[in-house]
Amino acid sequence: MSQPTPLPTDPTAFVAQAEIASPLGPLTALATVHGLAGLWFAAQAHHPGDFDVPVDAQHPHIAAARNWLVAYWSGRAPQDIALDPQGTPFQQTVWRALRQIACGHTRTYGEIAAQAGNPAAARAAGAAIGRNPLSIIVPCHRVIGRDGSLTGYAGGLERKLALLKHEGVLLA
Amino acid sequence: MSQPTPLPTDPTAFVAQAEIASPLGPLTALATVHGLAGLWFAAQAHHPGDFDVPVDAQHPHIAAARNWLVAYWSGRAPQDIALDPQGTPFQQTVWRALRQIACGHTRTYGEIAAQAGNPAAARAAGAAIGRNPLSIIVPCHRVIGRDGSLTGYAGGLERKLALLKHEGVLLA
DNA sequence: AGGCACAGGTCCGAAAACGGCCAGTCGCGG
DNA sequence: CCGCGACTGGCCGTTTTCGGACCTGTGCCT
Repeated sequence: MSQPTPLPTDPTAFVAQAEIASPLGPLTALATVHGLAGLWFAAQAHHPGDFDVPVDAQHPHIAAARNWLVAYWSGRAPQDIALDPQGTPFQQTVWRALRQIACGHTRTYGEIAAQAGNPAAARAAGAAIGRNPLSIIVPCHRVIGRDGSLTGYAGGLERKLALLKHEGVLLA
Repeated sequence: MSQPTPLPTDPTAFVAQAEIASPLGPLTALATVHGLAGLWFAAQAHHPGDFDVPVDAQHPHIAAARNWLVAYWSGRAPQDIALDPQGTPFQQTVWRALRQIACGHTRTYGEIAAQAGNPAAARAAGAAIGRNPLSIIVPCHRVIGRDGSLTGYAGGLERKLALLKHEGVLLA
């Protein structure tokens, strides 16, 4: 982050936002110059609120997100897109682990914690997963409790259930 | 302030005093040849005590102060009058900043300090505000803490509250 | 001269509180 | 003898809260 000469604009600053419709309700998308930084359901938990960022539905990163979602909802495999979520090192590690869960599969919070380097940090992993800024694309909905319970979802448990159902996961 | 030839009488000397009634209790007014120099509540903090100065309720500067107060209490906008408060350069700067706070508005001690030239001197500003010799007319009661607390008033917090209420300020 | 007390505000480190967890117990009713 | 639910206690990163340290001009005290 420390440059020899300070850049005129913060590379982590948000540059564009837009609303994207979805079968589970409208989503708010947010982008930096590096990629997609946020994708929240309206009024979901930990929603950062409104941003003072220009609305630009045609921005490349936001258009890429829209295409990703179209493919996802139609059942096709979406192409990888550039992501740039902002968070602590631990959170980044957890979110990276989430992306390795294949569609149709699930993991437990403990497994994610172990993959993040600390098997005992299941609870901390749960907190980090709850702050995931990239709903659906970073599949935090594929993480469930050790006993198979859904346990929680920032966008509401009914959305978590709908997403897993759409991915063909059968629950006990 | 420095004259080529010293005047026979000190231009900063007090020339008249009088008592003025008010809804919040009697006020003691004090004047120099240049303007109103003091306006204290009876027995307020930092009250300089009794003066060996002739009582003259008809003195122009004191009469002007009485008119100013009548207008203020009746809710009308008082006309500017000649003021001549005695203090250090820093205090003068602070008191000048106070006069720029419009009726019905408030500032924080830090803002006043910044306006006086040193944003770090909030505490010093508080001390200077506490020594304001011109109660009500120089509106030191419009300065509150950063968190919205009243924090203090030489004439008593209940008077500070009453003044702000009279000016239509609503507090959290 | 030097020290201290204020009508405040900011910064920083420590400590406590808070979760989208998990394993171990205990006490039930089959 | 199981299986289930409720409770307990430890675990961990993040967030919030809290208490000092420092800053600043001036009057008053030693």
